[in-house]
Formats: sequence, C-alpha cells, structure tokens
Amino acid sequence: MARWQPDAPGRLAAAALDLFEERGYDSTTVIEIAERAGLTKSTFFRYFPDKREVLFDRGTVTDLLVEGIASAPPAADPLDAVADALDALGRTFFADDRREFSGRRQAVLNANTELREREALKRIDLAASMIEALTRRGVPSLTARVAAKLGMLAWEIAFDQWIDIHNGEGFGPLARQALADVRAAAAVH
Amino acid sequence: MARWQPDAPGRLAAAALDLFEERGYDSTTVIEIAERAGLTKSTFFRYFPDKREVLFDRGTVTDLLVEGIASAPPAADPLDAVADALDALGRTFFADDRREFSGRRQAVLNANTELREREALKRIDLAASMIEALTRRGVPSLTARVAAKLGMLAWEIAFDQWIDIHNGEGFGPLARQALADVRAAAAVH
DNA sequence: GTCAGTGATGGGACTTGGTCTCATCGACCC
DNA sequence: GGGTCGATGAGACCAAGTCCCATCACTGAC
Repeated sequence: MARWQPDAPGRLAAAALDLFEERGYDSTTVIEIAERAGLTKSTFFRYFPDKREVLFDRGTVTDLLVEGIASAPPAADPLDAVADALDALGRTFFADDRREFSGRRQAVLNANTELREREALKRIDLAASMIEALTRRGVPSLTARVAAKLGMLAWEIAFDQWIDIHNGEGFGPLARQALADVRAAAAVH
Repeated sequence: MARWQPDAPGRLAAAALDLFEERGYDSTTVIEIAERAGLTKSTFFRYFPDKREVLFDRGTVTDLLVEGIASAPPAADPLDAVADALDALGRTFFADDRREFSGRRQAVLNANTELREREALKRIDLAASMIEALTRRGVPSLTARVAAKLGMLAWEIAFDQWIDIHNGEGFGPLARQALADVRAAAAVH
C-alpha cells in the first residue's frame, strides 16, 4: 500500500471540476479543492501554475494538431490538412468516451469570465501553432492565417454539435463536415 | 482651483502605461500606479474592476464596430459591411494621432500573458458582437461567423502594418486592403 | 538492519490583487 | 451656518500565488 495515493494532479482536477459545478468557480477555494483531493494548497500549486489551469489539458492538444497538419498528404490543400488535424483530435482528445467530461468542463468554462479568458488565449496560441505548421508545408503566410481561422471556426461548430447532439456522430466527422460548410461559406464572398 | 485634479481614470491609465513600460506589468503594483497618479488603491479600484483593465478602452470599440456594420449600405455584402466597420475604427479609435499610444500599449500587452489573455477575450466578445450585427442585416449565421473571423484577421494584419510602417497610411485604408487580400486568399480554397 | 539520499508532501510566512465599509473633505445650496 | 452630495482616503479582510524549510516514506548501500 503506497503512502501516497497515486495521480495527485488527476485527483486535484477531478475535485476541482466537481466543486466548480457544485458551487461555482469563484466560490471555490484552492484550499477546498486540495482538501477534497486529500492534499494541500502547496501540492496544488506544485502541479498547476494557477487555479484556472487545473481545468486545462495536461495533454498535448497542440502536438496533436501540429502533427496532424504535418502528416497530411503532401497533395492536401491547407484546409484539408487542417481537417486531418481536427480528425486527429477526434480520435484522442475528443474521443467519444470523453464526451461527458468535455461537456461538463465546457459548461464550467462558459460560466466564468476568468476561465473564458484562459480558454481564449489557449485558442490563440493553438491557432499560432497551426499557422506555423502550415507554413512549414510551404503554405503562404496569409493563406495559412486564413486556414487557421477557418479551422478554429470549424472546431467551435463541431464541438458544440458533438456536445449537444445525441446522435452517435464523433467529433472527427462533424469537424470535417463543419469545415466543408465553412469553406463553402468563405468561397461565396 | 479644484480640490481634485480632473480625470482620475485618465491619470491612472497614463501612470499605469508609464510604469508598465519602465519596470514591467508584473513588477508594478496597483498602489504604485495610484501613487504616481496622486491617488490611492481605493480610487484605482473604483474606476477599474482590476489591474488589467486599466489598459483597455474606456471607450466603445464595440459600439463603433456594430454601428459601422449596421449603417453599411443595404446592398453591401457581409465583408463590405465589416470593411465599413473597420473604417469607422480607423476614423476614431485608430486615428493617426493615437498611433504612438497604440504602439506603446500594444508592446506592453504583448509582453505579458495576463494582458494577452484579457485582450484575447475582448476580441472574442467583439467578434460575437459583429456576428450579431451581421445577423441583424439578414446574413445567415454561418456566413456571419466566417465574415467575423476574416474581419478580425484583417484587423490584426492592418493593425500591425499601421503600427510598424512609417508611411502615412491610416488604419482604415490598410484594413480595407487587408480585407481584400484575406477575401482573395479565402476564395482560393 | 541501519543509515543516508531522494522525491513527494505539508506547513506557514509573506506579498499582492481585489472587496468592503466607514470616515473625510470640499463644493454647492438653502 | 448647517445640510447634502460626490469624490476620495483609510484600513480591515480574504484568497491567489510565491517561497523556504520541515517531514515522511521508500530505496539502496554497507
């Protein structure tokens, strides 16, 4: 029997999500989160740089997107490469067994401005990484920036559908469809 | 002679920008800002909800954009309406006599993550307002979302040029050109 | 088996952002 | 002169976040 329960950061994240749902982000104290996880404030800040970050990926969404773009077929145009990247997200980060968790988490994020701020910045940094990855494929700068913006839009659309909808569609297919729709809407202009 | 110096919020904002440039955002205390403005912490928080907000518009960028879109000619397509809105920005918020200030402010924002976060959220909320304004013109939801994303991209491009460049181009014309370029790049897809 | 090293955790002092309540001060009005 | 009102100051208070040091259990060497 281990002296320490395993996966302290995981327990902290779970406790935080529970508490934020129960009484809201603002009304929850880091000390309370730590206590529910059987830990202390010191340990919380050892694993997370601040209170917001406990709700964000310990994983590597950026890497998934960047690799997805890099490993797209050489003939793929920028938006096709982005579609592949979103598909990669759908196979791991937005896999179907994470749908409920993702929905709970997003509801908490939407309810608090501080958290929306953090999310907004993460998305900007993500878009920057996508632009960089597209540029490495030889895509011109402006085209890459447009593709990244449209890709993020498709992500948003697909995510909402994936969370809301009660059919069996996975994130990947939804994102591909959303991206096709976005592409069509952009071409009309 | 007035008992109180006029424009307390303005003095606070100016003092803050100076101090942030001198010693960085993190190393500057709200108390120091207030002192330099001849005021106190209490008064600072009377005018600004938090330390970040002292660098953001007391004005109404949102209103400018929304009105710009609303008052575009009925025949204008979504991106033309957005162009009109950016032009409205260029006539007031990004007027040429504010170029130096805007540059200093942006440099401070770029240097600090907390501030970049705040800016990221402001832009998202701005985009949401643009989408709403476009929708009121009868623009379909998806088209409006695409137009808002492309409009924000043109804004970013034009802003950087406006700050960097040392020719006499104003923000408005730069934004129109940027939007035209973005539109062309989006149509290629 | 004991003893030193190591990594994860706890404890508590400290700074700062942010909230709140109450006191103060000057202008203006009657 | 006294009362009201709006802007400011003063200070207590809480929570986030930083820092340093103590503690504890496990590990391996001897």
